[in-house]
Amino acid sequence: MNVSSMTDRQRHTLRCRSASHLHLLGSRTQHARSAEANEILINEGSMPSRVLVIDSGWAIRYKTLADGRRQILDFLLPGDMVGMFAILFDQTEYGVQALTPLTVRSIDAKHVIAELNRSQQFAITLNWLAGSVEQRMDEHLMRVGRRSAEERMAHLFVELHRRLKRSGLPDTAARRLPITQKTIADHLGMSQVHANRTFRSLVRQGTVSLSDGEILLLDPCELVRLAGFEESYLCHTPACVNEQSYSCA
Amino acid sequence: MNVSSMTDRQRHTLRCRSASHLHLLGSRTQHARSAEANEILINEGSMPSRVLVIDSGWAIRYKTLADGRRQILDFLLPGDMVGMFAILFDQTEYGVQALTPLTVRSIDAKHVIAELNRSQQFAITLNWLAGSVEQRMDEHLMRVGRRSAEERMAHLFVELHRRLKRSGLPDTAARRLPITQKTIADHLGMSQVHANRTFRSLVRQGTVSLSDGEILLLDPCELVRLAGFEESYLCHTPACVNEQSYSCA
DNA sequence: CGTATCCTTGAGTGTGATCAACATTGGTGG
DNA sequence: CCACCAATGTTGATCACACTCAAGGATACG
Repeated sequence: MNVSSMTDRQRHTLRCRSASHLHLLGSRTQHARSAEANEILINEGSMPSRVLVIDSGWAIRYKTLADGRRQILDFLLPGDMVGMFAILFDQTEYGVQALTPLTVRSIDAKHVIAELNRSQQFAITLNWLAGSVEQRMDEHLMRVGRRSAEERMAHLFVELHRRLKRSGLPDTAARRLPITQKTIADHLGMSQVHANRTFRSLVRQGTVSLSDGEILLLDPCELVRLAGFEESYLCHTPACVNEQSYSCA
Repeated sequence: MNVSSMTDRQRHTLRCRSASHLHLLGSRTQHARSAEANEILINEGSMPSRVLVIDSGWAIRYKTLADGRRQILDFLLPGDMVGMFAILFDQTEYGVQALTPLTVRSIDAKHVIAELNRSQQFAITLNWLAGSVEQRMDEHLMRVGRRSAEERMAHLFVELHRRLKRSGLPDTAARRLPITQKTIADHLGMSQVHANRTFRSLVRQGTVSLSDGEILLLDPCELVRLAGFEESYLCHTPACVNEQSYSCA
């Protein structure tokens, strides 16, 4: 009954549940589509109408100021869900844009809300999802607020590497990041020029390289060291609700 | 039931629900206590064991790096709940510390989880709560990543003013912020010295002042202008929409 | 009182922004 | 095939914002 008494398998079950649950939901109501790079999937300030699940490709969640300054809040990788919490409000405060060509499943908000009302398990799983997003956003805030430029960039690279591997990619594929330096800059809160200089510095240290317009992570261990990377915030695979109270379906 | 077809009253109901629901829950299982200023309520890295609801006073949610750099992730004001999403994991990645003397109700995690399993409505309401926290954290990230020091500080002051008023304080009380400049600095990602200089600049412009160790907001409308403050991210309730006190157009 | 905490200010330094120029690549159309 | 353009990356020069270090002042508290 103790929270910490969960087995690894139970944790894994929980981890996969939100995606699979939505997948089941989607089998009835999904609307699959593809999008081109740079295509806007959700407009800032628009009315929330659907939840998206990324099947393949990369996207970003961002906000912009009136004068054009942009902050990339989060990267969206295959398996990630976006727009879930916005559907309970009448305005989506952020935009979502494709970084690469991607495929996405979209589920109408009313189906999601219906499912939320129907399935206890779904509602609980979404709370777990909210927690894991919160952990990542907290860590990013720490990155932007209190780390140096080099720490920030190394830290981001390690996090993306981890997330890609967990989404099922083999290590070699997970070391390739299809993002531009302007994109990195808008995520880390620095100018594109400074992002380039910081990146060059990492290249000189042999930890990363640029190839075919993609970033390659050459030495993830060294990046971990440079970033002062703490694993725990991403290791929420150990989600720790006891299975009994959780599997109340 | 489409989200957009919700009436204002339904939204207002939703807004109040999470607090009142926990209040009911608390009536059976709550453990009220008080804490002194600077007292640690939740340790970084500790096992989540309870959810806190602030009754009075201010607290912060924060993370620290190994070398002592601290990032204040969020301010916790009366009515705010903290630790909710952490109970689904086996480690609380952040700490919580009182800024002022405060009173807090604490509810054992197992009661919250039991309620989560029992009440469909509670689980849904928490998703709404997750969304509103997400909106505030997104806006803060934008603040730290893409705004100038003066914009950041003015923006924070306006947000705190709004939140205090919505928590039920009259306008005059909501203009008093019991925080030190070091605290502001750790929230906005700047040094204490620079926070002081930025604050002095705001004082010179007549928008704020310092009195009895508390910050006074003298001209919220001017702060809104300086910050380029967009109302919408906090206006997820009809109550806020109808507030005319800031019609400084 | 003495100590601690917070605020304030100056001086010097450095990180990172801005402006500008140019290289490289890929795509488009003549 | 080439001219052109757009997007991205690279680098230098200059400057501003923000950091660190340092010292002093105000206030509260035991």
